[in-house]
Amino acid sequence: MSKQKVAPTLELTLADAACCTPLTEVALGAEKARDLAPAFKALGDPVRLQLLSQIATAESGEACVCDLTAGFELTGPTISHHLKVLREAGLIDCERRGTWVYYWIVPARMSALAHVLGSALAGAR
Amino acid sequence: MSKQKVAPTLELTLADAACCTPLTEVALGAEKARDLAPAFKALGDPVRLQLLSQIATAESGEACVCDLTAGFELTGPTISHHLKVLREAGLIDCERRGTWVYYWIVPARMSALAHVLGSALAGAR
DNA sequence: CCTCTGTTTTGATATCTGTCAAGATAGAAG
DNA sequence: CTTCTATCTTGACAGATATCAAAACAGAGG
Repeated sequence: MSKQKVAPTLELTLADAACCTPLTEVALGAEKARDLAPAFKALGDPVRLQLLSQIATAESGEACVCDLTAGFELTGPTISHHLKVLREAGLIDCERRGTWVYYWIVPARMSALAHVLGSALAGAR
Repeated sequence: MSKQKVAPTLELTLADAACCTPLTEVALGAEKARDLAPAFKALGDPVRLQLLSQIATAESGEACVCDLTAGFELTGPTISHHLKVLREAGLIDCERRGTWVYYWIVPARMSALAHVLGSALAGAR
């Protein structure tokens, strides 16, 4: 029917790719899509979006689980589950320090997502 | 087909919010999270990520379903389903012109998502 | 040792999701 | 009108997901 111009997957790297990057006018390859989709999926829940935002906007750059749990009317295990999903998506990481566990953003992963949106936005006009 | 008109009282102004925007050091509210999470969720599938990317990078700014279907080993109904999910998430819109149906990106919606990632990235420093 | 608190894991359940086959719909072209 | 092609909708089903209660785990402080 119509031509399907296949696009070679482009190797784009670096953490700052989100902002002011030259546009790649090439569609996402299957492999990259399989890598990034789970991360977007992890953001596809209102609770997790807020959790991520609260972690990102914490003054020290990291947030304790007890602080995060306080903002929701959900049980501890449920919050813990959502944090695990975000962590397995590579969006956050954590460390136990004494009694408390602290979470922080993984900027490289975030910027990879931002870059995809930026490219789509750039391509859209 | 096109159901959404104008975004009601959204503060962020237009399509450039993704790039070099002053950071909002405030965590996402529940209402905004409930609005945006479904859009991220729609991106949380490899097939839909590629569909969106192919639409965005189409040279005319829009893509015909027949072109999109050709790139996957999936049935027509399945592709149609994914396009519907993207459309209901506000990320794309479509129009029938004669025999074919064309899809294009909704930049305002895309930039709203990009803005969230950008803020989180800025907050994480 | 024990207990207390903060966090995660396990188990159960109701709901949601991706996929395809089959049927429906909308134009185009006889 | 009738047929053909492109696209969407419906129905069905295996697999995934969000949530909570209960149990387990990890340190802190007796």
